[in-house]
Amino acid sequence: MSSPCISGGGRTYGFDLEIVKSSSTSSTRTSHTSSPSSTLSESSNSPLAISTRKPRTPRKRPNQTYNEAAALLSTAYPNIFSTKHLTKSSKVTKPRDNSLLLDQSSDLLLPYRVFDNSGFLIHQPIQRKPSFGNESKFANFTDKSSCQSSGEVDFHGNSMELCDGLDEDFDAESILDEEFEEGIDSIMGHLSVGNEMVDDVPNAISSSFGGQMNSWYGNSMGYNFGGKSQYGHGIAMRRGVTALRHVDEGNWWNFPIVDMLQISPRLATATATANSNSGPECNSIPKPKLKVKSNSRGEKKKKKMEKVERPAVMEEKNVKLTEENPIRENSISQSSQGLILKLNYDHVLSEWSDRGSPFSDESMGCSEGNDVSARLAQIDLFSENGMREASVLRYKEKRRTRLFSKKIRYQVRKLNADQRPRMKGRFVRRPDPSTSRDEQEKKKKTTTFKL
DNA sequence: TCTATTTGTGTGACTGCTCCCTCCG
DNA sequence: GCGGAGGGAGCAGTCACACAAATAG
Repeated sequence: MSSPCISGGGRTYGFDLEIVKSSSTSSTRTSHTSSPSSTLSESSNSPLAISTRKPRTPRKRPNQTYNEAAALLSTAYPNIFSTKHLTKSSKVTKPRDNSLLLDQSSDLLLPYRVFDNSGFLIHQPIQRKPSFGNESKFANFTDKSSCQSSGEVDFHGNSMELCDGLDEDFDAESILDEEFEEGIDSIMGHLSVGNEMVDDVPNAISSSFGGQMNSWYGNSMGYNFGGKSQYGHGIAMRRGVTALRHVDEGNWWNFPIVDMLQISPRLATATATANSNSGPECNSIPKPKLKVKSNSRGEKKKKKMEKVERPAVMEEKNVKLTEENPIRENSISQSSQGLILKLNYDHVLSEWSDRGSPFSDESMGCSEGNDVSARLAQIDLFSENGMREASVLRYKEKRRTRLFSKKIRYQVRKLNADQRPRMKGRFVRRPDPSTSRDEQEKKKKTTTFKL
């Protein structure tokens, strides 16, 4: 990529008009990016593309914002934010160019800042790189192990508060949807053992959770996945701070998910074989694309969350694949002996015929979901018919509980939207108290000036 | 000097509610 | 033409993520 830049003061600033040359050999960022930003250089195939992106403002150095604020506070309120009370730490890593730092703020660098007269500030040692950022979360998780789940969830009182965050972290339904997007069935699940499971911990959890949440909470705290982490709450570990992904409705715990890893040790090798036969058009189990925070190079791209209808499409796609390509299916099953979701559409329809419309809300009761769980528990999963029956059962249950209504993906955004002021249904700006004060002062000044 | 990592910045996605438009009987 | 149903537009604030600059080793 070659873009006209102005180099000055050790920095380079790009123009608004950015010329991007397409190069087949260079591994530029634009060649593999999936950024949602609306740069024309990404959408256009022409060798010369114009980027409409705004030029980036000069990036501040780490702690610069804090230092500037601290310096400002110490200047404005020397009694409160006196720098002489500050404890200097030798652990502070000074930047190479110390001249760029404010002299006053250099004393205010992290960590362990203590303000004598600032009771309203939180004294908190700031760790630039926590050793294991999920320890606290894991502590909460262990605390929540006493929470009820499955059909025993208490929706009143403190237990709800305790379990609430857990529900948000473990979005079983979303995991299910993602699995369907990827063509994965939780029964079949992308399973692996040993060190290979490090990357697949969340998925393994998705296989372990669901209908067996109670057993997980109660007994599996020491569960070792064979990887680096033995805690295993991979969804919560993906980010230190995540938005509250929440299932707005639907008894997601009723989804009959069977932990195949625990009940079927032979699946490990079968899964590896199935992965070797991976292909986009067959029913083999693809490697799950998890929503992983990308590194600086953007090698792990985010998996865009798609619409709610997508799982349904995937289901039908799976059914059609099995129905239209029996030869391929047989070849796969014979060659790999892997876990493949084989659905006979006619058989499913015949099984479903005595239940009426799958789209009716009449069958949405929890008792039926428990019934399915009970039936699943009775199925001999080691036999081929049992696997098939379990697959069919789960397919039916998933279809039965399919939500065609709007699905809240981020509960925190819903809460924010609910609390946001509106005017005729549209969001309006919150009244800024500082602005109102300024306006009041201006009004006062104008009135006094007039007088 | 080079590579890897950290971190600040920019931007699209998402959220609920109401109005307005289109379609159909 | 009228009325109901259905769906899209639009708003502000927040979050998640890609990107790039700065820093560490």
